[in-house]
Amino acid sequence: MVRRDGADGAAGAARSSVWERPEPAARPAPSPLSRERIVAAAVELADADGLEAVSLRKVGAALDAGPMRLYRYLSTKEELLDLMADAVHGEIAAPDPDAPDAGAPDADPGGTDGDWRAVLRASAHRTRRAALRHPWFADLLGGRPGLGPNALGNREAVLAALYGAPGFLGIDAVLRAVGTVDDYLVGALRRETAELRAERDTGLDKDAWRRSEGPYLSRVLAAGNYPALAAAVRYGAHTDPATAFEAGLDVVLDGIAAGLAPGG
Amino acid sequence: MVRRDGADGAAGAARSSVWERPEPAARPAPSPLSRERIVAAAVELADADGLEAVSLRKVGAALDAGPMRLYRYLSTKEELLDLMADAVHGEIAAPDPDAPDAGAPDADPGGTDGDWRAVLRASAHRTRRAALRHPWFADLLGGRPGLGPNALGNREAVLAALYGAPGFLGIDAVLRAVGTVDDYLVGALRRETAELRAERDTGLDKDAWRRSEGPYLSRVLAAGNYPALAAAVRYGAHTDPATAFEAGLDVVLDGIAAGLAPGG
DNA sequence: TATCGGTCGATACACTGTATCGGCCGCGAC
DNA sequence: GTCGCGGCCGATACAGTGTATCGACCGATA
Repeated sequence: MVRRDGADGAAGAARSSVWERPEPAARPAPSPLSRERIVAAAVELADADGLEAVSLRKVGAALDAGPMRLYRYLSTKEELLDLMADAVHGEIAAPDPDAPDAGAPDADPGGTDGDWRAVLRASAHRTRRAALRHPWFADLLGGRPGLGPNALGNREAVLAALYGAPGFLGIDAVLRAVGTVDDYLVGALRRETAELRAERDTGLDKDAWRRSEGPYLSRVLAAGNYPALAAAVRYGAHTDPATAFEAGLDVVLDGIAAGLAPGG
Repeated sequence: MVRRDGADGAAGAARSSVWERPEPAARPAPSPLSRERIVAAAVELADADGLEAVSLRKVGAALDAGPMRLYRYLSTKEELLDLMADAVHGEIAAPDPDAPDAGAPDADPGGTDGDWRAVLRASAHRTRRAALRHPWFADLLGGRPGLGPNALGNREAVLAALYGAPGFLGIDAVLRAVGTVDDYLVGALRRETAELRAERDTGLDKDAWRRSEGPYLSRVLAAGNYPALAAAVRYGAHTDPATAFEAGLDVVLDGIAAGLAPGG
């Protein structure tokens, strides 16, 4: 067991995390490798063929390197996944090119009543767009605590924006609001990208999916054991994912508003 | 794992004498295997050592069978995971022994609103308790669409209960409410069990975790780059997971109520 | 009794993450 | 220039994974 902690190795049990272990200095010539390049290659692989296609061998091969070479920059595959997740958090932080500008969280003009709503909504939408760009991201989201600099930075930006928003009486209210939105976000994105992937895997379009999984569902519902479910499928409005997401988000935001405005 | 003496190796002079002819296998029972037993073994394994400890070999070994034997009952490992998830959904459906009756309407004596709130709240709590019993469950929850009989049954029960509740004007309102609660549930449980696992893995108790991951966080916060975050950690009330879950759930339920109240 | 269909599980294969270690290469000292 | 050395690299190895293949067996049937 060779630990490459470097200088900051404290007492034996305290393993330092990727986030503060410095990237090893770039070797002069034969080293076109860096954490950033590794993560980029891994992200590309995951985007193309899913998270399960990310193996140290394949990532290494994409960089003309053997799998062992990566262990200079990571000490475990889990760290690679953490870095990938934080890379996406970095995209979330950056102003989003392919979307209407809903307002940056750090730019808080500090005026109208609905500010906190706009902040939370914009953050949620940016996260959703990133999750749709990288369908594997949602699977990583709740899996382990996100402690990378970009994740922390996003959290910081939202918190800072909400501290100043009118109507919020204290830290605890802010934390509760952010936490609830976050939990909703994780669940909703996970479900949405899971459905998206199921469609993409079984066939290519939604019709193919309906032909593959649909018959089973139809048979089950036709059997009559789930009348309420059958009614939901038959008579429910099948809203598209974007508006469904928005609707759920509105529910959560309404709930926050109800909690902090006793008088209405 | 049962070694039959004569069978392996010498193929030629096999049936010479009764004495060394292997006991005719005399399998203890015609079929000591069943999907239910397989799933039970897998669940036990996952409860003990986590989801990643569930391998077809280990599950088979727990049942005195080789890995290939299981393929009579499953056609893929993913199916096993689906079955495991649905088994937990079965626990959720059953009335819960080790918990106070959370379905009692005394939580919300208001009257008109009370019914659906109690239904959703009870369902959420049963799910949470199951997720805490099986810390791997939340990782499976949003991962792929839950189409097993128990999952469908639970959905059916909730839908049926809500259709009759006062205040809900139509199917779409019910679906939106259930969907939002579900998404929150998935995210909240995933986060909670992830934290729980992180604590359990790094050490045994929460103090050990704080000593292992805490220093990193402390150092990062002390650097001053995240003042809002630091303030949250320092001055925020660190509520226990159960009441935090309840608080988030209340936010969502309040949002639902706000959405369907005609008075706005 | 001979045949047959279904089942079992040993073996094999491609692949995973990671430990080990011998050799190579460039750098510093003389 | 020459030597020694320390660190990096990656070949090799290992234990483990999910699953395909297939020979051999079992019980039932003609």
